[in-house]
Amino acid sequence: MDTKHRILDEALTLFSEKGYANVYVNDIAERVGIKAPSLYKHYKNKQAIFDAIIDEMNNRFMEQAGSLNINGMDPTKDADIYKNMNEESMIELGKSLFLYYLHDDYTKRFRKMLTIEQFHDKDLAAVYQSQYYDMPLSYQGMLLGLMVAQGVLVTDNVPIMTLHFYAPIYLLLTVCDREPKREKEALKTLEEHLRQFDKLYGRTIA
Amino acid sequence: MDTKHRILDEALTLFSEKGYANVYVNDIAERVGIKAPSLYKHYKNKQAIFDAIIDEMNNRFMEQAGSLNINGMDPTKDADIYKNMNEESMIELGKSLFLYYLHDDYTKRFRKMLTIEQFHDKDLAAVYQSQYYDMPLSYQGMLLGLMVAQGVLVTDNVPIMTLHFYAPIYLLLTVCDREPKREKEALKTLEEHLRQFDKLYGRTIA
DNA sequence: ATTATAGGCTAATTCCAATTAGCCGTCAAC
DNA sequence: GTTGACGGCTAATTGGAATTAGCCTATAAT
Repeated sequence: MDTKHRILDEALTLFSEKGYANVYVNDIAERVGIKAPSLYKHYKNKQAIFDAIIDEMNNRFMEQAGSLNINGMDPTKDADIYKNMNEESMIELGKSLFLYYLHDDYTKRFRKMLTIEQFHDKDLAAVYQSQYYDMPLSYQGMLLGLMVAQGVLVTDNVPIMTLHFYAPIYLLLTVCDREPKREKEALKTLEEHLRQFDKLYGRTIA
Repeated sequence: MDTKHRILDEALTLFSEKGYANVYVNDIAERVGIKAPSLYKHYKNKQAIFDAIIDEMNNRFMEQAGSLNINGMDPTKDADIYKNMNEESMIELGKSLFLYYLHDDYTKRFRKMLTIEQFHDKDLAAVYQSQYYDMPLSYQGMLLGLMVAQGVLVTDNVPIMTLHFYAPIYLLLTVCDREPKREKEALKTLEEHLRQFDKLYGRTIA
């Protein structure tokens, strides 16, 4: 990886642990293995490093959203994927979603950084809102909606069902971010949540 | 309010908006209406102001927990309160809980500050965990458990039911903290959540 | 071969925020 | 009515972090 990119990587790690203001350009440089003034050959100043991280993340999101849309909007693929959805595969969906968010290194660091910095300006708040509220609800809402269409789940209010699916996942995620030792406990809770969710919304009534 | 206390108050406001590191003792002093060096007549240094806020909050929590226990553990009072619990009063419970958390000035500022500073040290993480995960789940679990005992709600897993009750409330709260303009929307979602919760767990099966 | 550029370094410089020093008025207690 | 503590002020001082200046090497293009 070239220096320019390693700077972003190390900076993100530090920002996610201590927050922008508590990270010194010196710290970043040290991690990268260069001296602080050399950073300025790559970025105009400290703020520019932060901005570059946000930019990069936006790009990743774009790509991701793009690929999801292709999947999500193509009816032929969806039919195949969700036709024979059952309890177990729904639980797998929830778990893999959780574990991806939890362990994907980049995602995790970015989420923590955003958590710390979210009140600094409107833009960051908006990014957070989009990433951890609007997009998950709309994307998962689409998936769950498909399951409703398939008769796997039953409800007259998909958005709220989606909230019931996602909100516990989100809450458990924040718990693990704060204290990774609670991960095992959280996973157990997650599993129970998903089973209960399935009981509540599953076609058990039929 | 005496100066010593006004300092804490203004500091909390600022910390909750910008985070500890981005608030200058100067800012605090200005708000209080004194000069920065005068702050040091009341607190040893900036960190001591922060610590005093945490202390004060801990005290409040103690009191609160104490009073809640008296209510919560006294079987005579509970019976009266939850005997004729119905859908509407359960929804009122959820809404008032949400609105209290959302609008109580002290609570709100403290929550935002804790959100920003939670990764700074173990202690703060623990406070957050306790305040926004463990305690709400155990306290609300007790209330909802009583309702189950009364036959108002039905489940074989009270903790998960409680998670289903609380997690959406928590999520919506973080949304409003970030963008207060979404409060109206959040309130609507909250109401739907509670109605749906009641449908799912209410004695509709009987 | 020359030269320009990229990217590193050391040694300033600059700025700014936290804190200290030291002075002063007020007021309550003796 | 003197005194001491409380709480305020102005004017340093300190210390540290960001950034700039200016130099050097390697390498890639002309």
